[in-house]
Amino acid sequence: MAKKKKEDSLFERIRRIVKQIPPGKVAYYSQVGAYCGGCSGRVVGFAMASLNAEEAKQVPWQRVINIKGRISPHGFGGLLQRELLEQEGIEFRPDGSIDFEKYLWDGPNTE
DNA sequence: AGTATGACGGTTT
DNA sequence: AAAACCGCCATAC
Repeated sequence: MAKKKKEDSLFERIRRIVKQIPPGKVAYYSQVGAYCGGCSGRVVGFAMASLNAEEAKQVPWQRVINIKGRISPHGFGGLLQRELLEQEGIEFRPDGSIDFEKYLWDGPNTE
């Protein structure tokens, strides 16, 4: 195995992590970033934003939220994402936040 | 090569 | 408590 071309930039690596999030669970950007090698949550969000329609069907980007347990204030899919999460079995609080104690993803290997 | 940005996060005002 | 600001780090132009 010679020098392998590292096409798996953080970008793809992040996708791989997100794909490992089980249904009914959520993870925040910084968390995924930590699993992808310690990149900042911003890079994770950037990777999610770069997902194509096809990849969006492969990557549960909807399960990735901010550390506040809420949908990002930037307002991308907003309502849509919340709706998808509810279909996953995740319950939202009256203030629109998710109970991390109950839905936070344990990790890529500790499911 | 440099500048701008972005689905974040934490600190400061 | 809410808003503004800076810092992080990779992609886009």
